[in-house]
Amino acid sequence: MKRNRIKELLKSDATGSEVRVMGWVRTKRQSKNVAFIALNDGSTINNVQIVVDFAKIQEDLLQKIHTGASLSVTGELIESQGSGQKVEVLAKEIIILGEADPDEYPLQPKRHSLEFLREIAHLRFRTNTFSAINRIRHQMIFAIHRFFTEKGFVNIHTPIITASDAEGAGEMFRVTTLDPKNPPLTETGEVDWKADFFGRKTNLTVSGQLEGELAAMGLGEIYTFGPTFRAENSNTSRHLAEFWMIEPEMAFYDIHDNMDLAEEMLKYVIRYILENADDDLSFLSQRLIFEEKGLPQDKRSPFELKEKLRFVLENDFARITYTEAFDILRNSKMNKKKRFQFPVQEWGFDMQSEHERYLVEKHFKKPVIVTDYPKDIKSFYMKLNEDGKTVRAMDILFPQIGEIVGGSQREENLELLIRRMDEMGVPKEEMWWYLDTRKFGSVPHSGFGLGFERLMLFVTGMKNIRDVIAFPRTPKNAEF
RNA sequence: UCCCCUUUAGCUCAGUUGGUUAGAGCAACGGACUGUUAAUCCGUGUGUCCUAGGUUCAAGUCCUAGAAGGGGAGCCA
Repeated sequence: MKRNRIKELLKSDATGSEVRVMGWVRTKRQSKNVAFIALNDGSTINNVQIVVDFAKIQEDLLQKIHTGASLSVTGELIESQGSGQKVEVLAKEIIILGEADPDEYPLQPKRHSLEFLREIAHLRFRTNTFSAINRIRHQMIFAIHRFFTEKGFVNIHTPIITASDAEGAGEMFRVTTLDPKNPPLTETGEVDWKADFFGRKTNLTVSGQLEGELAAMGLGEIYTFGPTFRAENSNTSRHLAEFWMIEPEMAFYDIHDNMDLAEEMLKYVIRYILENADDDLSFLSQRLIFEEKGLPQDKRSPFELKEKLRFVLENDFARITYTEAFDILRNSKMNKKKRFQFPVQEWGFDMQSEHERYLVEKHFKKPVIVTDYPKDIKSFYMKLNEDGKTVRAMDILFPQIGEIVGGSQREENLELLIRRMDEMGVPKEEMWWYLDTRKFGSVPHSGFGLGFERLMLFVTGMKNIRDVIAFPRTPKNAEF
């Protein structure tokens, strides 16, 4: 007999028919003549209720069933006499697939802290919160691929291992097969990287952008969606050493086309989740309300989770230049009353988290796109504006999480690009292939990077990035 | 990496100016209960007080160092 997934079963009105469900026990409630088992198979946040009549099922079997055990239950789908559900399964046969000793099984039918669940990351898929997050995560991945597919973009797998040492996007993880205790040395006593596997120094990628640009210079519009690695010793709720990044790169797009695409994409994905993940979103919304119950009003989320998502959908993102942002910040009450930890004084300063949050959460009260940053605080590949002082960069700032997208129009002029590389000390020799795209048939083009887990934070309402990825990699933590 | 906070039962936490056998709620287990919804009621047990030193007649409590976790900052997506 085939297995019925709980998600479909709960929607079914075929009462009277024989069904088989398999899943993990969430709770068992027992009274004199009857017992109830809440069973979950991961297909939905909702459990199916198994009704156990002691006349039909042996009682010693029932004593072996505890929270966490896995069961195969065959029985009749019946209309529920209780009030919590429409249908339930009246068990005819229960097979225990795997027991779970209650003295050892760490998950209990009660609320656990997220910190505790992180320590048992191998089991936290069995919780409501974590299974909801991961079902939504999948829907998001799917929505992103669908959005770009509908737009005619081509997905490119850029390399995980790169030799490029010039991207300037943070500390990198070295990839090597050399013996760390006894590496081959050159005549001058240095490590001889020529003897390494690739015949040169290699690292895990910190960005697929440069390779993405190469692909766009032929395919037109491409995107990457892959793992990215940063060896920064960052210990915050917004950083991972291994995370997933979406990087579209588009030929013939200027900075405005770029912004339009990013805003359209974010809204598409959010709309998709609202339309396709209502059960899980509703659960996460309730979870958030409960979690924030004890907090003072000003520390709570200003919107309910789904309201927040709808708000993003229904409002245009604010678009301002860095210079406008600077004026808003400098003239703000916060700044005049010296309430910022870092006072806003001189044009050219790099905005701190507190400034970004002020713009998004206090001033505009919606997502903000800041463009045309001073060239000195941005990367070498960004296109220089006519003023010679700013570059065509754009950062999208979201409430609570800060920068969610960073992008720019790229410098397509070979001479200007070389000048910027010289100014910023970027080695040109090993990037000959990148420069070639400006040498042969160069075109205006743009792109951006979107931190997938940061988007997950926003959509799920979770506070710590370690709870929106199955197995977080952070400094001093690679247990699972 | 820097600043602040935390670490006591399976989980969440209390533990007074240092003082005898270290507590609560939940979970678990046993029993009761005609259908429960994180059931309810009664009962039972639970400890490397993070680690290593130190001060003291005496340390869960004070001091030093370290580890892990959390919040914030930097770096960034």
